[in-house]
Amino acid sequence: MNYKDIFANELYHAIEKKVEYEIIMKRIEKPSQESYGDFAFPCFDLAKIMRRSPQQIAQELAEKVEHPAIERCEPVGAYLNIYLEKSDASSAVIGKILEGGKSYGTSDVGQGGKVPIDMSSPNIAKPFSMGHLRSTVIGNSLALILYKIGYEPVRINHLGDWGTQFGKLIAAYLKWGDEEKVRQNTIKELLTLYIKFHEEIEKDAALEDEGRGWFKRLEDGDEQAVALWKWFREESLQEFNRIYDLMDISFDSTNGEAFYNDKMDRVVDLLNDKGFLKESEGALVVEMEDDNLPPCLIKKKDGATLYATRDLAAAIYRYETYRFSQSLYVVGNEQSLHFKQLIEVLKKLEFDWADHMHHISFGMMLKDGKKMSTRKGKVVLLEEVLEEAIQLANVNIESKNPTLQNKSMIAQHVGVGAVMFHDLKNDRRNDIDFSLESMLRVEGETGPYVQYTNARACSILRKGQYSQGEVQGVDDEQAWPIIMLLNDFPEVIQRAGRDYDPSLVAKYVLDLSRSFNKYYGQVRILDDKLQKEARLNLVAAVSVVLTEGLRLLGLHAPQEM
RNA sequence: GCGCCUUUAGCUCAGCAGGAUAGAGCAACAGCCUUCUAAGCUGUGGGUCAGAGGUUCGAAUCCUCUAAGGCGCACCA
Repeated sequence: MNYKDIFANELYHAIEKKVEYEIIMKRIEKPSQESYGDFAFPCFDLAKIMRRSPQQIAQELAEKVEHPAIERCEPVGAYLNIYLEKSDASSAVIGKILEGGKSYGTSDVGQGGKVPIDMSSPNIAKPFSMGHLRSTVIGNSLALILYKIGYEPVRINHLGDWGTQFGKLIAAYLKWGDEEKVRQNTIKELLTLYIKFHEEIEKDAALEDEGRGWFKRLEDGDEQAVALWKWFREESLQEFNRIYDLMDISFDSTNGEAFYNDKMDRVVDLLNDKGFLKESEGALVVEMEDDNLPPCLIKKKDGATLYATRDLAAAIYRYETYRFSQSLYVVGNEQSLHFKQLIEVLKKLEFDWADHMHHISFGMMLKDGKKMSTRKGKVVLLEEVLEEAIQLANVNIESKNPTLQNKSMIAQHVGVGAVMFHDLKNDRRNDIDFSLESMLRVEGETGPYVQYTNARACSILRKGQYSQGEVQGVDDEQAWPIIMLLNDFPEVIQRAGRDYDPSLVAKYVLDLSRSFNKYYGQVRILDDKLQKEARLNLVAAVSVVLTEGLRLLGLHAPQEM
């Protein structure tokens, strides 16, 4: 039972159950100022029911609410403010954290439900751009958070390894490609070819059809086309894995779009049998006027499939394979129409599990306020950004802590952490205008700031020769805001999981860091012999929660930096 | 044209199951390392919460309209 529950329960009985418990829970808030206590309850609503002024009600309730965990209760205007018994609460909270360790905040709300997460999904033969970073780190963090609250996430890297673009690429390679060059620097060379192809289309529109033709051949199993495609795919994956290794992210499945190649006929047949397939301008579509959506393209006029066809097959495959409780798609918001169509088409087919599919959309990574385009060669390469961040972390270590062990590993954790955290700290729906400068920042609201805070805490624990023993509550008035934050952690994780919002965890670790750094600046932790043990308990608890919070975001928490 | 999203400090953003004086970070300025890691801390300045209506005891938060911007809308993904 947490403190909010205790307070709500007291109120519930004090007002003789005239208002539902859940409503009371909803009304209870964090006071706007510290001086107003730890929780507050506004009494305006009760005025009508109890036919007294809210001020009077607050007065009356103050007399009735009484609990060992509550030190005192104060009516202020229409609010009833409560102050917790600080030393009891602090030893309870810290005790819970130190006993639970990493498992503090773990819960079972997911009840083992499987959650396939469609994430990262870069296009092969193209550079891993900043745009794919978002899907990768958001998906990874969601997987970690969902696992923490009792789900079984399945990370699926739905590689963009199929589609007309490969027809274009094959056509371009056969026209202008140089095998030796491609072998040496696959992605860069293929990108050059891809860009050239699109430049040439401007002059010669027939190329468009030539590209489509090659994709059709690929889909039909043409030997030359398939061989080239395989080659491109393997080389690309190797390059991607270098980046995933840097971020320490792995997948449970790398079944890309091509994997569903032989599973699409079934969907097309199913749609056809149920009479949803209509011919329109030579293509096969599902009309969606009833849903207020434009038609969903299933087959092109040349018979080749489209994105929607493959995603339909993938959705069905995932349900049949995982029997998921939810199925997530961490994909940019520019595809929201596609996912609406996808879900509605599945519902037409009477797959009621389609209601459990969610498009976890996110804003775009912009460059100078505009969308980055691979075709026009305007991409920023993630690997270069990561390398630069690591380099900067190295420079910082050399100047701030030159005797550090494992420098290069820590530089990687901090540098990569800066980039990942930068992407996770804001609401995922916001667009991000790419700025190397802000991404590499290490001061203020950044990953390195949180990591640094934890490193400091660890350093104190080492110097104070902390070892876990009997838990003591901290009596410092200055420690109280930290205790309250520590107490919030489990609730934050649950909300982050429920709302698919890793930024809540990022904001939380920032708050906790700020709060701890403030304490660190005010209180000499190791100096007072009498209070040292109790304070070290607090520091240890902070470190446990920061480390776990960072882990849920996919970041490492070095003990020194 | 239709649909979805956004608009809060100079900049980047929190706050949005309505609640007490709207908060951080960056940037600027002023302080704090013979003392636990200064990747830190403290302080100062900075706001018609895009605009107009409405609902409410109470609106940055909910509803409507307007404006500005972004994204999407048939053979790309």
